Amino acid sequence: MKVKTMSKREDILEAVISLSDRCKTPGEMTISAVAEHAGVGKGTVYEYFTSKEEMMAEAVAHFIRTRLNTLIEMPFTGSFRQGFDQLSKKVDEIYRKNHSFFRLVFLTGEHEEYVATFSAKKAASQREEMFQKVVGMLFRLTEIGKAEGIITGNPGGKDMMFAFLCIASALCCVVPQSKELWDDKPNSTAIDFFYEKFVKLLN
Amino acid sequence: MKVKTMSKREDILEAVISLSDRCKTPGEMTISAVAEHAGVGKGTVYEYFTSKEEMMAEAVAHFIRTRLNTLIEMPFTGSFRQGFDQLSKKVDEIYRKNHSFFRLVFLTGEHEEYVATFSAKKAASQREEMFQKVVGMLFRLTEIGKAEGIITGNPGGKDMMFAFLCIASALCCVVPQSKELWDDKPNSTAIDFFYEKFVKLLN
Amino acid sequence: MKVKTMSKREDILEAVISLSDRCKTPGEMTISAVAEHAGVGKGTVYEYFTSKEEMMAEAVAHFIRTRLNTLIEMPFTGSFRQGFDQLSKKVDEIYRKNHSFFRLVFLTGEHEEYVATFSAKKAASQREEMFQKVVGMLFRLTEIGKAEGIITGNPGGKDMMFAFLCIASALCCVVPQSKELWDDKPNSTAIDFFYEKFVKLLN
Amino acid sequence: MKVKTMSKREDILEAVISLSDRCKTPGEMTISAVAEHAGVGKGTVYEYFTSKEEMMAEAVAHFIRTRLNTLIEMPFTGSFRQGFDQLSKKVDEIYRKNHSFFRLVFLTGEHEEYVATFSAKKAASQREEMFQKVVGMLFRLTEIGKAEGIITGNPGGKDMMFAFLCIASALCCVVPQSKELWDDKPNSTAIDFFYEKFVKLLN
DNA sequence: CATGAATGAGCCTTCATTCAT
DNA sequence: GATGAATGAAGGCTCATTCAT
Repeated sequence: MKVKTMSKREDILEAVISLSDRCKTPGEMTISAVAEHAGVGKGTVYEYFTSKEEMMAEAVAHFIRTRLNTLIEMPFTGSFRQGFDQLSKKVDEIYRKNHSFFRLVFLTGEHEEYVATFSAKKAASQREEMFQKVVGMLFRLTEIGKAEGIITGNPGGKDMMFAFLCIASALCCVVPQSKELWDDKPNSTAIDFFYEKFVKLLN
Repeated sequence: MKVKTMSKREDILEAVISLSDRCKTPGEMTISAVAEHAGVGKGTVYEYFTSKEEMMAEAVAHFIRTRLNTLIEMPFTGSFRQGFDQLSKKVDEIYRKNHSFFRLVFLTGEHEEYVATFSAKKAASQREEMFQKVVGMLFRLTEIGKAEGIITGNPGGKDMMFAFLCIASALCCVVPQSKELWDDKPNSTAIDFFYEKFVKLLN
Repeated sequence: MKVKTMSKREDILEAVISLSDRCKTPGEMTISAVAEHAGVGKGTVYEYFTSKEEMMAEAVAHFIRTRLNTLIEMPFTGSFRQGFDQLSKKVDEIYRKNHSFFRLVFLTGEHEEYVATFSAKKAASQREEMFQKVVGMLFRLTEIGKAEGIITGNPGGKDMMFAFLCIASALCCVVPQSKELWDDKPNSTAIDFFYEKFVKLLN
Repeated sequence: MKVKTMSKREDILEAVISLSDRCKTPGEMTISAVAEHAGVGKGTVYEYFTSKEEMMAEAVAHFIRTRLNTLIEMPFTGSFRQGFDQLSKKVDEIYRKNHSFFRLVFLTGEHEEYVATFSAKKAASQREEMFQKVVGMLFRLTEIGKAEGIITGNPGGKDMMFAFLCIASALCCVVPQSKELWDDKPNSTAIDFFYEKFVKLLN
């Protein structure tokens, strides 16, 4: 594909992400809907992507680039607890806005199936890179916890990732489902609960 | 829907579950394929379900009834660690055999969307019931841990559920993805790692 | 494909043949048009043929079976000249009614390209069989010519086929083009001209 | 249409002819492919032709001008038989190189349909002119035959054209089809066979 | 003049659903 | 009750054509 002004390409990718939350099933995301949402003609989609499948794979990559990077590059300026809240809120926010896509990209391996058809190698290295960046972000947060004396152990990358995944997963389970299961008390308590677990897992 | 001999109905539901893993995308599971796999005519599917959507919802319910009950009713006869291993293996096994459906039912809230269109109330009560049963199962396991002195705290239902979800999520993240991220050492180590976290979360 | 009542299948094939003359280019013959012309739903076409290409190939076979057999089985009861006129008229008639398809099947090798994609072997044996049958028909006519003393030589299968092809080709060249080139006198003269050549080629 | 440097225009027409043999179906010849093959932009095609249809019609005219003229202007310097062989070889050569287009132009009336939509009058006069030229060429050949005593009759334009068409048609039928039908002996015999018929038709 | 990005009509094909048997 | 032939809406994709640069 030739290099063109990227604006339309991005419009399309954003439309995919945006639509993925309006659609119950992936099958509902049609090229027509994507094109209309992006404000371009149906044929234009095929100027930028050779197939729907490639478009989906590129959307995943775009999502990671644009959404998850804001998570990864998160600056932690305050306390450990504030950092945790920031992180949780960010995950929650991304999740709420893009839960279908978030699940697609982050929680499950499903995006593999999309991406794999396009470029397996690219996908693998992308995930590896992703992992390193998330660990780096968690490391910065953990350092604050250590400085504050909250984290007394010496968690490795795997420990931090596991702790993060637990919180992220739990958030993703809590959000879509009616909250009653987890919470008899106001919602903020859920964060306290998760915070407590988070600390525990890092020690 | 009229009451009929259940055999064909179940054949159809089992065909749905069985096919869900052979299909990368939900769109690949057609009524034709389901009917053929179930050994019935296409029209027969509509004798038991009013639409594909209802069929999917019923298949989710069927999956929970048949697959997850073997998880819930798991008898823990050995040690706490043995019980944990049993549990992990069961989750892993169910996941491996039915990962598409498992994810649909257990990890994500997506089945909501299927079920909701059919019977929101039924779905909510079903999940509540499910929650109670899982907690009950975890309680039995935890009691063993207490008896062995491994669990010294007094975890509530939420704690146990959270711990379980973390392990389940982690297993589901690990399985489909290449294991290198989590494991530099042989695979059994992953279980040890998860076990350690599990104990920590329950204390 | 399962065996079904053949009426719809034939309706579709006849629609293809019928449409081929209304369409300038093969590309104009759409499944929609065929289905509508045959009085069936678009989807029904795919109950009988797996693709447009297969449908075309089957239409060629159907054309040969139904149209050309009336040529081949032509009974020659009168004189040699009457037989020749019968034959010419039949060719002309088939050509006029189905010139696109006729050209496709009989004159050019183009139908190969359709058929080949479907079943090359079938196509080859079909042509061989066709050749034998046409020669047989010409043999019957030639015998009359010999009895009448018009044919004095002893033409072989190749000679007869060549003579026939020349007349057929010429007819097909004359018909679609404005007749002035060949005829300054009334049209019947063209037949006389062709008859004279036909006799010459068989002697 | 404005008058422009003809080079690009010709490039496009040559691209059409060249592509017509690479494409099984006319549908495969796209404007994109033509433009690329001609080394021009897609939009440029529309600078020279108002539509695809006009382009095709012009390509036919171009084909006649460039390819068939070499046939028509053929110099016969040797014997009658040598002249016949030259002619046959040329027809065969043109046919082999451009069989799709040749069939389009020469054998069938199909180019009418292309041309008619563009300019019926032009097409008719073109064919008339063509006819005269071919007859002229055949006349030159026939004269040689007469001088050699091979042609003893006095064939008119129609006779010569018919004889030529028979040979041309036969060649076009033989070439694409497996040769066995016509030939049990080596291929050169086919030419002998055609020669014999040619002589017969001219006498 | 020349270009190619953008477009949308329209193609082939699939599949959930219906209904006569 | 069970079936599967028939259907048409809708999807992915192509490509002739336009038009701003």
